[in-house]
Parts: sequence; structure tokens; C-alpha cells
Amino acid sequence: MPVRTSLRSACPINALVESLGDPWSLLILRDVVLRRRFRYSEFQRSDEGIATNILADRLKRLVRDGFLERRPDPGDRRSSLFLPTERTLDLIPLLLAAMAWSARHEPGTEIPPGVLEAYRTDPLGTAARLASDIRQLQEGPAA
Amino acid sequence: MPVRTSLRSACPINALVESLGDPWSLLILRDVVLRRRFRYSEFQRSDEGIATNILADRLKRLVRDGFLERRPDPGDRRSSLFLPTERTLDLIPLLLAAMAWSARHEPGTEIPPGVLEAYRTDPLGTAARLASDIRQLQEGPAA
DNA sequence: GCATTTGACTTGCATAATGCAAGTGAATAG
DNA sequence: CTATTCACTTGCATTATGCAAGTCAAATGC
Repeated sequence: MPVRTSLRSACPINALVESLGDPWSLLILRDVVLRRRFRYSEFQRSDEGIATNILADRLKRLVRDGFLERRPDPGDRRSSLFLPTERTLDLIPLLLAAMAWSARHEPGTEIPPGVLEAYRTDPLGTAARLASDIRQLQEGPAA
Repeated sequence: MPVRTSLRSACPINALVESLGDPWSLLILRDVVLRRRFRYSEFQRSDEGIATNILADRLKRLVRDGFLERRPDPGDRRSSLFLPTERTLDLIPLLLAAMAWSARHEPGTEIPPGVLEAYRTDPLGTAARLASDIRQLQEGPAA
């Protein structure tokens, strides 16, 4: 497994698409940063129903590409925690933008109350607050 | 070809991924909104090198899903213009967030000067200005 | 202490998506 | 009026995804 294959172009949008432009990677990161789920079994339980082989592969890639860091689960020796790196926490503005877009254009999507209002008032500040909430969690990890 | 297949979940991130979570759709929309390219031949020339069959398929889908509107090219009867709908213009905040992320985390990506500064000062205002620039273009379409 | 369950996978195989090369046909350019 | 361009389509190889089943160690229930 190569560390990093060269990009198709120098475009920043393309760089993102090459890392996360598949049907699953971004959803795993959503689980991590927006739902505070850090375990294989938790990702598996998400509504979209990812296949186990794909999940295992995506987790490997996300770790390899620096989006997640794997650590032993202190409460269960069979399990690991997949924790977000700064690379991933910096995706929060993008995730919020995605939520705002879907709120407007995809009827039927459900968005936690308050988030959109905060985003529209101060997008980057809202993202920063969310990121520091998660950093806190990682320092004092409740079971 | 069905108009719309039901979503895997009610999650707004998932809604976006299901529409644009493939290796090409978002790049086509990038060409449209960030580079003002509206023609098949222009998409084809982009650095990433999309295959012609995939391009044709993605354009069909993007039109079907309401991201692009197809109009005859006034200057050449062989050609069409694929113009962004509001659905697509509303993706600009997300595209800007993607650029900001890559600027920080993907060395070697090239970003037009000024854009990042404007984004960091006023993300939604910057996006709104870009969108209205494009709306103007559509009313008085230069060849 | 031992059977059962859970967590995190792997393997095998079918189906779907993507990639590549070549070809088509109408419109335009020289 | 010939050559080129534009917007495709077709066929086929390769890769990715989806599904079901199986593995194996650690934890849990009695």
C-alpha cells in the first residue's frame, strides 16, 4: 500500500475529491466529528449501512491519509478508537456548509436545531467551537 | 432513468454525498462556478482528464438532478451550454471551504490570490458575491 | 470455568462503476 | 468541399462496491 499517489491536478477541490470523493469516507468522518462515534461497531450501526469490508478498508485509508488516528480502546481490548486529527477537525466548516446546503435543497434531511442559525451568523466561529469541543473530549475520554 | 431514488438516510451530509460523492461531479461544478466553463469540450480539457463516456453520463445526471440547465450555445449549433442553477450556486460556500481546507492540508494545491483572505474575513458574503457575478454572466452571456 | 455473544475483521464471489480506445455524425472552418 | 471540431456512443478491461458467510480473540453471563 503506497503512502500517497500523486494527484491528478493542482486544484484544491480535486485534492479533496481524491481523498474523500467516494460514497463512504466523508460519512465516517461525519460520525466522528458530528456524532462523536469513534469505534468500528459504531460506524457500522449508522443508517447508511456500510458493508464491513468497505468499512475496514476505508478506516485503513483514513488512518494512512492522516484523517484518523488509531488508539487502543481503554475500556475494551478488542476494540480501537479512531480519533480525528487536525486534518479532520479542519473539515468542520465544509461539513457545516454541506448541512446548510442540504437544509435548503434536500427536503427531508434532518438537522440538529440551532446549528444552522449559528452557522449563518458566524460560520468559522461555529466550526471552531465545535472543533474545540471535540479536542476536549479526546483529552478526557469518557467510556 | 428514474427521477430520484430514495436516500440512504435523512442525514444532510449523506444527501450531498449521494448527489456528488463520486470522483467527477464536483469537479464539473467547479469548472462551471469557479472557472466559468460551460461546454462539454471545456470540461474535457480540464487537467484531471475525465473520460468522454463518464463526462456525458455525469452531465446527464447533473441536469436530471437539477444542478445544471442545458441551453443551446448561441454561437455554435453543435454545442450546448451547461449553466448552473441556484442549487449549484448555493454550493459555493462548500467549494470555498474545500479550497481553504486544501490550502492548509494539501501542499502543492494552487489557489487564486485573494480568495482565501476574503473567505476568512466573510465566508458567506464572499460566496454570495461570487454567485451574483455568475448570475450576471448568464444574463449577458459573452461568447 | 465454560458456553455464548460481541467486536473487528477477512474471504469469496456477483454486480456496478470507471477507464481507455476507437468510432459516429452533424456543424463549422479553411 | 475537405479537414477539423464538437458532442457524443460503443465495446471491452479493470477496479470498486455490495452481500453473505466465516474467523478468532476478548468479554460477558451464568
